[in-house]
Amino acid sequence: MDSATENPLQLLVRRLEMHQALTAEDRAAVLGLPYKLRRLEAQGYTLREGDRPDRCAVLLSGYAFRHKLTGEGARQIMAIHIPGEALDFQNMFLEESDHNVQMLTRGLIAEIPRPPLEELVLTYPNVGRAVLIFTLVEASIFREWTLNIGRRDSRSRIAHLLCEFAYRLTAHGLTPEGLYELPMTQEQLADATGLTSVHVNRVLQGLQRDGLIERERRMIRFVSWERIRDVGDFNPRYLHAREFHERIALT
Amino acid sequence: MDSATENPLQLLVRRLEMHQALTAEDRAAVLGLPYKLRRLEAQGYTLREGDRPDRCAVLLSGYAFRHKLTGEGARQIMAIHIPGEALDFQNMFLEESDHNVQMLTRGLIAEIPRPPLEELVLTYPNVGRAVLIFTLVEASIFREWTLNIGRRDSRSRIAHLLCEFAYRLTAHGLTPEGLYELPMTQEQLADATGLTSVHVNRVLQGLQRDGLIERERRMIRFVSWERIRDVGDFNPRYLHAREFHERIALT
DNA sequence: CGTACGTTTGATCTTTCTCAATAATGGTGG
DNA sequence: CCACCATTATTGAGAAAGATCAAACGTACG
Repeated sequence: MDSATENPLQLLVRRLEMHQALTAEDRAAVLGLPYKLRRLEAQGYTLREGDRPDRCAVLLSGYAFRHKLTGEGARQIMAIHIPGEALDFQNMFLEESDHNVQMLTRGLIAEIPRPPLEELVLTYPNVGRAVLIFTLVEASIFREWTLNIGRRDSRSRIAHLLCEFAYRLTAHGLTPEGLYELPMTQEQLADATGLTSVHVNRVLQGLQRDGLIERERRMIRFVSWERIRDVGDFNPRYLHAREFHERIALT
Repeated sequence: MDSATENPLQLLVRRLEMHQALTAEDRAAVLGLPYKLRRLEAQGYTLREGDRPDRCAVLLSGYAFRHKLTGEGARQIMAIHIPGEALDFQNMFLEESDHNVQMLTRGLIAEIPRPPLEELVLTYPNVGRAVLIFTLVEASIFREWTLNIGRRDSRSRIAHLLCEFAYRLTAHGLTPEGLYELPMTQEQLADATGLTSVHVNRVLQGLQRDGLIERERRMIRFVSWERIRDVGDFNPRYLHAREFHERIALT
């Protein structure tokens, strides 16, 4: 199995199998889906508010984010996506998208047309269950973000976001423990936490000054996982990745 | 069909049919689910964070809300539920609940045990699709709340919540247009908007002083739907109830 | 090697919070 | 039915977190 010819949807299969066992037949059905590869620059959209979602993008490389805008034009980022994640399950069964999905960095996506994917989800119970669980976990993350933005102060808020991102990257083997690149500007970080970029800058400096993190460009190093976790009030329960809680030494 | 003996799960069937057509067979399968009625007082829990969700409550009467707590004990309310809604689809396929669901007022619920419901969702594609859509719409509401709390000022935030609640009640025929009872204390309103109850009080008075709403106890009357909608930057797209946009004259 | 974008800094301002007290309300037991 | 108590709503004064505005500084990369 030459990796150059490996079906990129393997990445999706692996992701789905994290929450739900699939049979060989299920796997084959997923891998049999038609798809089209597309390379996107930073800021490229995979879906815009108001569009009819007629395809589902799977993020193969690079990072993406979800956001929506107020009538005044203020932006709120509501999720960050890492490679392997399906970007459009959230919209796939709805008539029109209620938010935007955009690339944070340049990257590669596989676009699966909606009809065969919908068909697959409804006819293969294990796949359907996996997709349902995947969307429920995403919803759980939305809830945690609401809590984060509504009820934590700026320092905890940012520490929490740093922890979540580190945890997810590490859990999926995308980065060594405690050191990673945060692929966002401070302005995007502000839009994800309900703050301004000026304040984000000051909070980051504060975390560094207090010896919780080290920064070099966008690389972040956690000096002590326990301490940053406590500052961020981060409890990974809401990620529903129980098996990881042991697999990685973060906790 | 004596209404005293009508199956209370009819309410669930009607709700599911709003987004997905069901056959007579689908309907019969839902109505055939076992359930147990339970009367709950205000503040009664249907589900607690950390519990294994082994049943799904359908709200037959009264109001409920979802919330979670920070490590410091601050509470964030992330959803309000009105009669007819299923309260636990969000957790039903996960191993443990990541948040609490509690009654806002006293009310009646029907509890459906998890195994037959799970079985139903996975074997009847139309029902599965309906449940999936229902959870996706809930997720969309979570996103709008994140935007509301992260990027709108206190006045818009509260006006938005008032609009959403009014819209949903009206769309489901639970209240006449522009007049309804908001079944929450100002403290709960504060926990839903990321504010303090003192500030909520002042904002409500401001909305009243400016002739946008009238209040009497917890009854709210919109003086002008257009004006309150504009203040709250409320666009019902995220509720994905397109057929209502015309059915009710709110817009 | 210059330009656009992102980061950092300082000063000032505003929104919202905090703390504390008072007033209204509704529900309950007698 | 009434008095009492707990909860909720309201008000005021002062404090604080975070926003705003404006400018300077870095740095990637075309």
